[in-house]
Amino acid sequence: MARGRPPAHTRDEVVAAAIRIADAEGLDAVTMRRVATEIGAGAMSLYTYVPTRDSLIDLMVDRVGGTVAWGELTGQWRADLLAIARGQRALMLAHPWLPSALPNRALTGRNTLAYLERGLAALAPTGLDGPTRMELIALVTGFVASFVTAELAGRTPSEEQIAQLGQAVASGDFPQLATVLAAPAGSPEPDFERIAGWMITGLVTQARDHSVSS
Amino acid sequence: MARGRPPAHTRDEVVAAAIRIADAEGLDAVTMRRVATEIGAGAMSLYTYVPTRDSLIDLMVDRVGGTVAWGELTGQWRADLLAIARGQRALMLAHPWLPSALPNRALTGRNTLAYLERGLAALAPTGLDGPTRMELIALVTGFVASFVTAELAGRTPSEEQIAQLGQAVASGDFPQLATVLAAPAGSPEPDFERIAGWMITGLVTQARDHSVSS
DNA sequence: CCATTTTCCGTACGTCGTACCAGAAATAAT
DNA sequence: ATTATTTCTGGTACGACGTACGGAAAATGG
Repeated sequence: MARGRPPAHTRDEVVAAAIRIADAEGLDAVTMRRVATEIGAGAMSLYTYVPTRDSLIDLMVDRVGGTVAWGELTGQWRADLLAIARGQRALMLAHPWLPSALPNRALTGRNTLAYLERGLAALAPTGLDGPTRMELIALVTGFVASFVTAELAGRTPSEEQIAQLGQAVASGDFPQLATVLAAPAGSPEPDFERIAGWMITGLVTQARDHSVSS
Repeated sequence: MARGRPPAHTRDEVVAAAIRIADAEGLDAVTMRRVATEIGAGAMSLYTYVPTRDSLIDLMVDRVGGTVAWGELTGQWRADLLAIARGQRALMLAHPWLPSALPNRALTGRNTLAYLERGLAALAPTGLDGPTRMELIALVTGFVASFVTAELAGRTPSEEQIAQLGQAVASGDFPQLATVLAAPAGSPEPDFERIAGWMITGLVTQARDHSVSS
């Protein structure tokens, strides 16, 4: 049946290796040569399974998107949307390269589409129209990506940054900023649940108030 | 007074040239060699004015941030925040590389800090605490970046994407998505003013409801 | 005129994505 | 069994990239 030399690997094996590398060393470490070495192949052999590096990253995004075990929708949009946001955050914390990989990417993978489908279904009870629901999903996704990025980056404010901020504050040109930065060290961290809750309730409430339908 | 060979260019000239290139050809076209050619210098001469390519991009971001002519704050947070969002959107539409340059960047430039300062001041009348106001500003900025990215990308949905989407829809596994995508061609585009308005009002309203102070 | 300081920039190294293509390994046809 | 056909393998190579290095060039202070 299958003519020609049989493949020594699979596309999935390649994508899995790439994800393993990205998780451990960041997205920049995902080079064709590095991934090839990881699975014990020559660099050029990868092109049998994947057309370009960029499409490999697309596949990585879609693959990790399939690892989230979504439960059933409850029919209560607030809870359902919050659960989606929570799942996304967990995913991004597990794969820190994900937020930086998301922008400028074609969202055509099955898992990604399934994610959109789920978001649309969760928002169905709001009675909002399709495009608006789409926009709200994008908004929530964008928020989670921003939050997680800040969460991950915030752990290591570089010395250079601190120095520059200190200088700026000392100049007296930024009084508001000075007050905020002067907050006590043990200040309360921004809480994901709290802010995600505001965001979702606020957005949907406003959207419904201004919408024509019920 | 000034010993040594005098510089043939200035840092500002370098940054301006880089912005010109990015505006016309995208951020990827901003290479050290290309920028050097643009100002009529050798590639390595740039390192007199800028330590690395990455810092050059930092400077680009801060420079375009200084080109927005902000008016006076009115003291009405809703209008002020919306004006800020509007200004950011105009900036990003004028410099399409900006949304993609923003993530993972140190926000230490004077103009960037001035932007934060302005946002904090605009939110002062809400009575919200510093960290919460910071978070809201980040949220609004993230929203605008997402929106503009979608706005710019949406103009050119590639054939490949359309084909894949069509196939996915035809599979019948994504009924919600199918409905949304089947919307008439002349469907109403997501309106920035409308959604930004929801976002701001919704967020702040929620944040105040759940806050301890007034 | 010369020492000193600063900028200029050609050359070069290591890295990247990936085009090309000869060899290897399988099946199908004879 | 031999040969033809198809497919995957991976070495070599090309044209980018950022940037380290270091000599040449151009200014000033003595």
